[in-house]
Amino acid sequence: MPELPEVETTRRGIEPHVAGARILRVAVREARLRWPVPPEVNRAAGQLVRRVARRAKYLLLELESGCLIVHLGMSGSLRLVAADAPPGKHDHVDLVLEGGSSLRLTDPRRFGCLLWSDDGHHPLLEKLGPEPLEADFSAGYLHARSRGRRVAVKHFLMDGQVVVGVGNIYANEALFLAGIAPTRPAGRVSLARYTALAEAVRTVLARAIEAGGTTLRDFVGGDGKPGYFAQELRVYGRTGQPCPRCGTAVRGGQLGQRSAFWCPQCQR
DNA sequence: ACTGGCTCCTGAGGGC
DNA sequence: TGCCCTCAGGAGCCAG
Repeated sequence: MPELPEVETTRRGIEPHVAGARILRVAVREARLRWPVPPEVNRAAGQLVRRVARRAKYLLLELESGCLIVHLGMSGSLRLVAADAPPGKHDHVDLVLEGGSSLRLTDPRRFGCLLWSDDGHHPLLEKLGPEPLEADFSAGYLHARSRGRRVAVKHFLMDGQVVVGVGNIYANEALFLAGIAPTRPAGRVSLARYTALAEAVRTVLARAIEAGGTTLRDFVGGDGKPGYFAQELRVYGRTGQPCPRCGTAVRGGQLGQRSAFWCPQCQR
């Protein structure tokens, strides 16, 4: 599933081909995504793509006037295809480009979205927290934001208003690296330990981006297959297997609505 | 202001 | 071989 590294990998993959290209038309075959694809996306027709930006897990195709907002949800992908390539069952939208190619949005589970903004602003983007790889994401920030919060630190870390782009896999991995139990209340984590956590988040995400994401390398074959970074996962999906640090069996369980994995020995 | 739970959807994987 | 069941997961939204 696309997490921030996968989205960034997608952005880097498409930008060279899309930036500077002209969108001839927008072909919507299935408008029923997370939110219905609004008719305003047709305003993209005839426009040049200035650049492909990213905010959180949203990809922003900035046009001469207005902006297409794409979220890949759980199972989405955005790929360049030949414009005459026959669309598959889950190929919901094509941005048909001048020159014979299309940027094709595929999303079997339809948790993703394609939206329009006239001015680059959108309610979905307004309340987002800092980018984890930017300077305003720091231990001090996490510490300050978490005071008085009783939610589990894992849930806190996955809250897009706190910090964007940390999905379930990377939250589990970062907490392991930082030695913090996922169940610990966010407000009961010290500044020193948030220092370790902020560093761990950066490390995990940067590594995953280098590896091309956890899932993207195999994305062509279908959804959800592990990619290169999956080989580096230390606790995620490893219930019962030995902790790579101390050998204790990794525990797995539900925390909130999400699966959690941690070493009961190393993480407190 | 917080918190926890629900929801969308479909492919994968397990059990039989 | 095939059917049925359960599960996973991003993140907005809502109720308490």
